[in-house]
Amino acid sequence: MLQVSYIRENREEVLNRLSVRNFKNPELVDQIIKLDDDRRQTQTLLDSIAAEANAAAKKVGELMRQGLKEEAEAIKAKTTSFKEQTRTIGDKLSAIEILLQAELVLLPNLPHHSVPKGIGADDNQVAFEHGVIPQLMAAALPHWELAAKYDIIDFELGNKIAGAGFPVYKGKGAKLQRALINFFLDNAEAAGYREMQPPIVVNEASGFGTGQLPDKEGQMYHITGDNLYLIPTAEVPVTNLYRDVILKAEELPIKNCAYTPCFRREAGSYGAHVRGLNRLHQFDKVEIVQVVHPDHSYEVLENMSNYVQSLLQKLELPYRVLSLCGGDMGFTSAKTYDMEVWCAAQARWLEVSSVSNFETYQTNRLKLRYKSGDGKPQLAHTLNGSALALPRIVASLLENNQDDKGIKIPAALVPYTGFEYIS
RNA sequence: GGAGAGAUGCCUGAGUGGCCGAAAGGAACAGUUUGCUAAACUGUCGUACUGGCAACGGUACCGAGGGUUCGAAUCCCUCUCUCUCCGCCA
Repeated sequence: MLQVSYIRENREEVLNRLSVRNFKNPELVDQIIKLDDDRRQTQTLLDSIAAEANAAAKKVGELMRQGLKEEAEAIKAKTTSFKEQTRTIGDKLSAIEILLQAELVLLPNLPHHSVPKGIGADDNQVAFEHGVIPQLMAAALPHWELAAKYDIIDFELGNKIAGAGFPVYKGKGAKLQRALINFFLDNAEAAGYREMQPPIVVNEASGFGTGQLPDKEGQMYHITGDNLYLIPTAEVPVTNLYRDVILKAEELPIKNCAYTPCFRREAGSYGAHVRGLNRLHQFDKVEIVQVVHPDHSYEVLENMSNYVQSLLQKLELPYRVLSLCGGDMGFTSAKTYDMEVWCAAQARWLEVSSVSNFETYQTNRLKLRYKSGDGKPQLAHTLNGSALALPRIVASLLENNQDDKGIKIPAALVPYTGFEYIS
């Protein structure tokens, strides 16, 4: 959520940067400023009436103590009108505040100056490419067929016990999952991230804090009996650890990582491109999250991007880095890099990580601030990224590394799997 | 699941209708002093909104929401959460 004060003071800039996103509703900006004017006026009025009422009440108290009953009663009689007024104006104020809030959450984050203007995925810029596109043998198979051939991932069995999008990993397939999780966690720890193991259900306040609620409610699994949500990403619990927190400046940066299963209903996304591991309702992911001083967040974004790339390099996967254009970025992001790996049998790039700087967009909702010396609390910046999400990594490992003997495990992973081949 | 207790500032904790934005202690920070990995003393020490160039004011917040009252941390109602005991159990 953007700060109203920023919008007021930088109206032109806000409009310019929203246009980078191809934002359809720029008149919202002026509506918000207008509403905030109303809010201020109403607030001032309410405050002055409350001040009068407080003074009168205090006077009554004094008079009572002095035993001047009649004079006290006289003032009491006068104060009754305050009550009515405070109620009316107070109601008006909260109505304005609700409206203002409702409009404010409709404004996406402002893209950073380096974000290219654009409408959709076609306008994203390829910032970097790495690795060699493998040439597969003629009999090469897509990963869902390889998974069946080597009996390592069973989609049918998952259908039976849960439903589509809940695969069962078997034997070396299961062990490969475990190996990847440990590989990612060990690397994150070596890069200075502190491992956290958060709950995989969250309450409503947490869903609001990171922006899943109220609007993206349909994307999360909801446990109605206890009003909890299954997390769509570890970003939600790990970032919410710092909701309503004022940190000391010297506590920054905070670098956390977490492995969790992630649950996504993916309502409405079905079709040819979601076969096999391409899109699941439940998947495993290691997430990295940082809370940083605003002066360093873009430097940190590059670090995080490089870190994610280092993982892909160790896994010897060909990948590219996209600098997302304004129109393709997530609502809450100021700048995002997507990492895509090449899936040789499907012959397509698959997104395996998304690294974003949210600047103050999340922290304004979370009320996550830092304080240096005797200064006022300031909103911190948050960033996060997948490092990494497993299914598509597995998909590309299977497809890219297949040969006539089986699936070759990259050397960096062998200490974790304990085997070199799936055959 | 049954029974009970509780929720106050960074922490502990006092406060049962006006003198309470809130005692006291601790922690933290700044300073003074004693010549030293420490003590003593002094001071500072919540957040948000809002008015003002500023100095300096106003308002709100004692888990959340409502109510009673001229006036609520304090009384009433609802909700949420936490803790203890019993039951069940990994």
